[in-house]
Amino acid sequence: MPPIVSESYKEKKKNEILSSALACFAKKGFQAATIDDIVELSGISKGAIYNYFKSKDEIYLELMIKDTQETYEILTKNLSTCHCAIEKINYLFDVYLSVDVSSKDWQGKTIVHNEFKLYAARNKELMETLSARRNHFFIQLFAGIIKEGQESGEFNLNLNPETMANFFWSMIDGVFFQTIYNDYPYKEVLTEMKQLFMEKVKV
Amino acid sequence: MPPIVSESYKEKKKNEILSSALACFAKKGFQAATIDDIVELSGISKGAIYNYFKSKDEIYLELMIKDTQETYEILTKNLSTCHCAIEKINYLFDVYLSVDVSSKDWQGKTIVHNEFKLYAARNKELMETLSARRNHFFIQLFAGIIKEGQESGEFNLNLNPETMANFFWSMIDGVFFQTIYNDYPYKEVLTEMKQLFMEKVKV
Amino acid sequence: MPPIVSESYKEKKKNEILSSALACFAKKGFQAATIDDIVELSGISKGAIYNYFKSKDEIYLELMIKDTQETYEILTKNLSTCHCAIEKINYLFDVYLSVDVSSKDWQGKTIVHNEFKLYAARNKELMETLSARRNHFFIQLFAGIIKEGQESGEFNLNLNPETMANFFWSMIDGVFFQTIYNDYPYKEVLTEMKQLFMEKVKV
Amino acid sequence: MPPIVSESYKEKKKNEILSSALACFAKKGFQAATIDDIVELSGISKGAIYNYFKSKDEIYLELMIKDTQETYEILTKNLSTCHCAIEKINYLFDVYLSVDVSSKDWQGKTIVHNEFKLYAARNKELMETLSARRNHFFIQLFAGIIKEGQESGEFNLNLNPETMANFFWSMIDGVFFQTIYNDYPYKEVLTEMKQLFMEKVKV
DNA sequence: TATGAATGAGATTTCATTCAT
DNA sequence: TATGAATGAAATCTCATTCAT
Repeated sequence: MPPIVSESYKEKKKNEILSSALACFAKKGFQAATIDDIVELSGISKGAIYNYFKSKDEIYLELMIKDTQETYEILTKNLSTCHCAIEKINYLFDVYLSVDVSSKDWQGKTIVHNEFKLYAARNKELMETLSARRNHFFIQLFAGIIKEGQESGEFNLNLNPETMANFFWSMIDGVFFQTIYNDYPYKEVLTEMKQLFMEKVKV
Repeated sequence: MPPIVSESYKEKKKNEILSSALACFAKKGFQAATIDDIVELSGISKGAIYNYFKSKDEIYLELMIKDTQETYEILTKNLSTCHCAIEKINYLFDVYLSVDVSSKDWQGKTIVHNEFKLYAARNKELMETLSARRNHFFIQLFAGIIKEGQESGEFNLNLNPETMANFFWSMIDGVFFQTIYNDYPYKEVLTEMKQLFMEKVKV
Repeated sequence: MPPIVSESYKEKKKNEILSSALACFAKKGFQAATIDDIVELSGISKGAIYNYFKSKDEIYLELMIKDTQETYEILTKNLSTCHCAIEKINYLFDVYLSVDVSSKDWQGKTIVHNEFKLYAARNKELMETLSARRNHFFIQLFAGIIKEGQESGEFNLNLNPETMANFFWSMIDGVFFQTIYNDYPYKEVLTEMKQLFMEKVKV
Repeated sequence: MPPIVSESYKEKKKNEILSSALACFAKKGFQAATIDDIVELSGISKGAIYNYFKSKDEIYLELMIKDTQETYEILTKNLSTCHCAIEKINYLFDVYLSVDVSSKDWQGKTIVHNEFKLYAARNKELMETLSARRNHFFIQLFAGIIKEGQESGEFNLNLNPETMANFFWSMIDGVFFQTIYNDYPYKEVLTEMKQLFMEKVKV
């Protein structure tokens, strides 16, 4: 028997669930948000949700994977239009500098993402997946830029590309985590970091 | 009539509960760990736990406050033996460089602490408490060192002490958060940061 | 898509829960009876009960409202077949005279109802609901009969209908409350009351 | 070993506990009030309370017995100063007519008393005790007055003294129970009852 | 596929009572 | 006697997941 509904229909439905789930998780937190919350927000029945996802955990996981993917795609797409390594690093900092960290939406999302990482930290398998993805997508992406800069003569040859990549993402993650605090001078700190980092990498 | 048990007895009991709770939270996470877990680990009855703490949330909060306090006391005590601002910054980096991030104990604790911050982030009142404490204890501590260095002529006068303090703790938090990932080159990154930061602050 | 189950199915289920709850409350008292008791007696799961009622209090309240309604409907229906006010008063006394106060069922019900009233007496909102219902249903019903009798020339015009209504229901409630005592001469007392009351109201 | 404290000391202590307990029960209800509430209000330790009373139930029971006793003593004492049966009945109605039913204190007490009766209604032994006390104290007291009036020629000889006694207390209990309702015209109803009753008993 | 009623394990919290001091 | 810390059974309510329709 052929499928009754098309693949694209299913994909659309899944995305509806995911986006509602993200909103719920952002609002209440992953553990506090309930399937019923998602049902209410999405207007999709509980049974249907379980047709698309095996469990609440799975919704969570897929959400994160999707988000990583999207972020990665946006970054690589935009990076490809840069003409040199310096410009690329510049662009990356500017992406994060231009975020509106005060929006409820963004704050909720940041919290969920970090919540998920901590949640995953207690699950060996999940953590391996996340570590691999982090390395594959983000570390390599940044390390590649460093290497590119070294080859083009823009950057100091003494730099270890992987270490610098970890340096960069640690700073970014550190800064965004702090945005949960009231009055965190987000822009000042990140600007300082940018300046420092640029000086460091340039020959 | 004298009290049935001494204050120190009660203090001891409270600490027993807190340390068991920390172990449970570290193992399973705050939201996932149950009062029954704490009962089992501590050997203290459920009722007794509720005699000492009004709720699970309160246990959590007290735990964090205590930890902040202890960390702060250790840091200030040791910093007071340093002879100049540079030595102080050096000391702070070295404290974090010497942590054994691979120990189960330490990992658990890091996760719990971060979990708690995210949990608190959804609670206005709690967040205000946390923000105030962070500022009072950690930001001021570090900003004070910067100012000291500026007065002694060790540090660049252009630095904004508060921004640099936020810079420092953002890096530290960022680095420690990444330790949840497998193969995170913790020492390399932190060493690089130290070097960079020291260059930046010195005249 | 049609609803999964019909409204009448849900109504039936709710009634099943309510009647089991009434039996449990009658047996042990509202505060002493537990949700688990209701689960056991009804064979309906705890979760299902909470799908139909938000709380134990709500079950209680609905039970009372339903009972008032039913009593009211029976009374009004039968009263409508009476040909004069005297006959109506007669009928009301006879309704209560014909009750089998010795039946376990009836005793349990009486106790629960009174328990509930006392419970409600400590809750402003609940009490207002109950007071309003008492006035709307029972006081007005009886006062209406008095007025009818006054208009038809059967009853003394000096009577205050509302006071007489309160008089009547105070007696009825007083008598039924006493049935909890062993050897309470229920029929004798009520018969005496009826005679006295009839003499009083007639011209 | 002789007792360390005198009987009168113990009696005083017991009364302290009982009066605090009554206040607590009146405020929250017997089932809702906790031993800790009594501890707090009385300033007497939990252990001490259990030295004087075997259980919360026992406190309750003793309270009711004491109250009945006191009421009975006041009534008999005052009745003994009346010169005839009519005056006695008059006095009894007036006692209840002069109650300030709007006082929080009195309302609480009424609720507790009725709560207790309903609670006792589920306990065969307790109910037998209560029934016997009711009959011994209150029914006989009132029936005695009726008999006295019949002998003195004041009252109708057709009256059954016990039935009239039950009639009287049913009305009184009925009226007081209704005082839980907002806007219950307590005085009007009771005045009407008094008038009716007096007419009925007189020759 | 979609629905949502049903399930029941499990979570937090309360509180009468005991008992070592 | 007096104290109040300790106990732990038991209560209410939640919610991820299942499954008949």
